Amino acid sequence: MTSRIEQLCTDKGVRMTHQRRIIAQALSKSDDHPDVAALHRRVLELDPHISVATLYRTLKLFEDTGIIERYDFGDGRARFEEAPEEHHDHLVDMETGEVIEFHNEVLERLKAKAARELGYDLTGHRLELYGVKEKR
Amino acid sequence: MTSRIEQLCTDKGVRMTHQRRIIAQALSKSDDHPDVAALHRRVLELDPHISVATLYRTLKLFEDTGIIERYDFGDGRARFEEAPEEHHDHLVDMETGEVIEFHNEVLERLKAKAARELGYDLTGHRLELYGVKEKR
DNA sequence: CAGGTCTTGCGATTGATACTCATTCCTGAG
DNA sequence: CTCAGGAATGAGTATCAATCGCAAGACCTG
Repeated sequence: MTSRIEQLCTDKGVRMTHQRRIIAQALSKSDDHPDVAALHRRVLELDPHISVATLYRTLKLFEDTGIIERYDFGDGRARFEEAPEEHHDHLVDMETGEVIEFHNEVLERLKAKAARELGYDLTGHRLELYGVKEKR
Repeated sequence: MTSRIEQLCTDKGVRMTHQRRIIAQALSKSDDHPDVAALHRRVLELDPHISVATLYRTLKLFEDTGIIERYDFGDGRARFEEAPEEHHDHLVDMETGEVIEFHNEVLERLKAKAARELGYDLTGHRLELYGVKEKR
């Protein structure tokens, strides 16, 4: 099957190669937020000959093309996920490291408003919440 | 004069040494968000014999003690500032790199609320806006 | 001022990411 | 279908921030 990312690539005129296809598949079937190392492991399962260099290059390419999104949860390594249709923020479970996605329309509008009030046009934004499961 | 950070150190029982005093002073007189390199330069002006290793160690110490705060604006190096009395967020000017602080009470409350709705107690959070000066 | 502990400096090391370059792979013109 | 030339790849190396190990030094406490 052709993954959604592969589809996006051809749509955007990105030349499709074997390794890009593999990387696209690995990304498409990931529903978490893998870092480069984890992703490389998954890629190697599909084709054990793909180098990290290519992975890094392809991730940057995909990111520049808007096909995937890069996050940084403060631990020094980048995390990736397929670009979502709708923007969402992340809540990181401080105990398990699990990342939960959420979307809050009010919050979104407020971000843009805050920037406007300072005389800026918002070009990007990043919100992460860090928390622990409410115990009760 | 004794800097505010020095005061905090003694208050919190952090042993004060010469180099820590110097670093505290450099931080106290900075009203921007220097990275380690910039801070080291400022430290060296006060005492040209303080090593980066000590700077890194001291920054971690100060951070763990809640004396300063560490930020990460996505460019791969940490930025520091004296722990503010009141929490604020940052807006980064994408053209100049300038960092503007702002505080928005509604936004703060909304963050906590969003976490609660997901069943979490908020332990930390980070919001950065990236923007360009509104042209008109 | 002796002993033990904390701190420092320095150089080496790590971890993440980017770059280099020789080789191999696509693609589009003929 | 074939081939030339630009693009992509793999492997190794470079870079940059941050950390570590260890020996020497500083600092308390009795």
